[in-house]
Amino acid sequence: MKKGVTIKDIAKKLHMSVSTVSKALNNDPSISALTSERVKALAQELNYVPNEAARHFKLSRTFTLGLIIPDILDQYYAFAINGVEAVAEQRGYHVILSQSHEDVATEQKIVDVMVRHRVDGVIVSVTKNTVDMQPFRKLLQMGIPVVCIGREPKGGMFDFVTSDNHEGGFAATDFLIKKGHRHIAHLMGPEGMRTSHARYEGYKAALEANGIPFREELVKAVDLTPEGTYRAMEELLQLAEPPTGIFTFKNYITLEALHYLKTQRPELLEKIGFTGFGNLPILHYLDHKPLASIEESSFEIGEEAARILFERMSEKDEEEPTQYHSRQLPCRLVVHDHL
Amino acid sequence: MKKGVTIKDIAKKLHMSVSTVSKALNNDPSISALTSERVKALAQELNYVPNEAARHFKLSRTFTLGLIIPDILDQYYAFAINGVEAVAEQRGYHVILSQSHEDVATEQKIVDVMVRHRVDGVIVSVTKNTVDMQPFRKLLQMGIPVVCIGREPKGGMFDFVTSDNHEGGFAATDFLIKKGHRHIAHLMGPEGMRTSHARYEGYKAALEANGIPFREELVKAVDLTPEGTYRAMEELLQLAEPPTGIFTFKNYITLEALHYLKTQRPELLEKIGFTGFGNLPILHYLDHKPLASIEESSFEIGEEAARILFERMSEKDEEEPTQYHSRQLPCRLVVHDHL
DNA sequence: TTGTAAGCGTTATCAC
DNA sequence: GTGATAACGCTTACAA
Repeated sequence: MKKGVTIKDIAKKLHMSVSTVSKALNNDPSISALTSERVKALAQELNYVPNEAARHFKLSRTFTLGLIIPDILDQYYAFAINGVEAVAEQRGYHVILSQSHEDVATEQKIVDVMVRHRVDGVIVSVTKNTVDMQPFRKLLQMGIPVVCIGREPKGGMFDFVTSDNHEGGFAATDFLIKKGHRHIAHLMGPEGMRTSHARYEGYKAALEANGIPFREELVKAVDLTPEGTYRAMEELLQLAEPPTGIFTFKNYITLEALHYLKTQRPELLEKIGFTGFGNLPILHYLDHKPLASIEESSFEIGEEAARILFERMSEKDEEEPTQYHSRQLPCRLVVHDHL
Repeated sequence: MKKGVTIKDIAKKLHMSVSTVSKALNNDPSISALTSERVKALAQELNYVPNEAARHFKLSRTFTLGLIIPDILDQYYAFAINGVEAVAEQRGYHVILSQSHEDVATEQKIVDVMVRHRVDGVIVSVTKNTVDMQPFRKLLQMGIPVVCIGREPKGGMFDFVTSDNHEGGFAATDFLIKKGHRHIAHLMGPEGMRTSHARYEGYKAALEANGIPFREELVKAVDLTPEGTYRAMEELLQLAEPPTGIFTFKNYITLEALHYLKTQRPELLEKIGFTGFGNLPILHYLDHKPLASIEESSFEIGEEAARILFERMSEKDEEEPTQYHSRQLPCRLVVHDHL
């Protein structure tokens, strides 16, 4: 890196002290308008660009948020990232993004890196296998606030923003029922995830509210791999009374379930109605789409998480907070056009 | 930010000087094994984490790459990001990512931010409207190397990594011809982009190689909006001799063209064969897919760009380089299964 | 092999 | 309203 212009250079040229220059640049009210003008003019002329690394160091603040998500290829997260960035940018922060790729060890390494870089706060969607929240507790203890999004951390004790999964599960199931389905399966998320259970409970509640008996064999937990979904579909279709409607945990499960039908049981493709979480743009291009999707506002989740994080960062450094926010943003049921 | 443990703390406890501690931590050979051990042990015990902000400041290097892309929601870029990160991580660098959202003003602001943060190098895929490369030239002048990916910068003079667009255009067109198509249209990219022209030239070359006359009216430039694609399709299908095969500039254009047929001219859906650039995972889930896709290895493009960038960063700071790399990574034609 | 000391660019605290 | 000076945490000649 070539050494750029510093406030020292400006001070020298203007025969002022560096502190005056610094203050002028930071609009300190104790500086006269004239001086301020001259400094800024010269700064402009010399292409002065403040060295953030030096500021961060001096201020013990990096104006940086760490964002940890499982996978950027999942558009759910891509939207969330944008939400976080929107708020961050607005407040003069920037975001460093890392992907855990659903790997717990990687996740921990990322946390380390973020500590080294002294991020001012962290937003994380933990991996589907994350059980031990210790690394994140440590952040809290270091005074670095943490907000979780999407996936609920084990053991609570973290600020947390997600969709209203129960309500969404209810709406998705209820929609199928209102469409006349009576045998409704649920391809639920991994057993280990609280989100899975929330959606599952919504599903059960909708059945109950509509007087439809719950059948255990119609619920299959999948592991978020295509093979897992195929297996679950196979089992469902072998039942004596197979489902005519399926509510899925997530976009990609719907896609894979449809793909399974297309390749293995094309005759059923028109017969089984789907609803599911997630309303990604790609659904628009499918021939066989779900009847309806539960739109999770992941952008807004990102925004809200960032807002909470900023709130935490501005609180004065008491020890760990005693109370944690848990926000559930409403979902929206979107009915898809079918040609 | 709570103040963490510093090497000063370690030095005090061990009755050593900070420089000794620093050297021990950095495996300086001049430090005795014993001392080194003791330092590291205590560092571990105290949970010492080096303050990168301080190091960056001191070293005038941030070990940070700036990555500027139009849109993270486009999986093409998502893969490229992963490629860049893979190489960066391997070398102990991290990446700060920003999206221009195809907006030139935003792009310039991002460049400013990157300068403020003193990134050590920049990888950028310019917006589709970027004409003035001046902001990036300025980076070069400041000694911050720049590598472009995907979209070729106007006026050359930058290191540049992309797919072999000509070859890909040729292969996609040739494939349709070999399938028996004689009337092959090309939904080309924006006129302003060199990439568009390279693919277009490949298309023309394939026609010529196969003795098929080129028909100007079969080529439509689209602006990468859905509406643009619809319009182009409309025009193509109104021709006296409409195309039976269409080669598209990009995934999303294929998707939108198919969507157009689905909604407007479903009877043609099975009649028109598509090939196009991009082989995103989502294609897998489509019923009507292109016959074949030109797989661009965007992950590898990211990797290669990062490698070139590191090479540049390690060159000693002569003024701007006199010669620029221009790498075209081979594409792969992938034939899709059709049920 | 270890210690001393200077300095990276900026801001903050005081004194003037 | 302005300036001198110390300090942030770390690395690195150079001295011992």
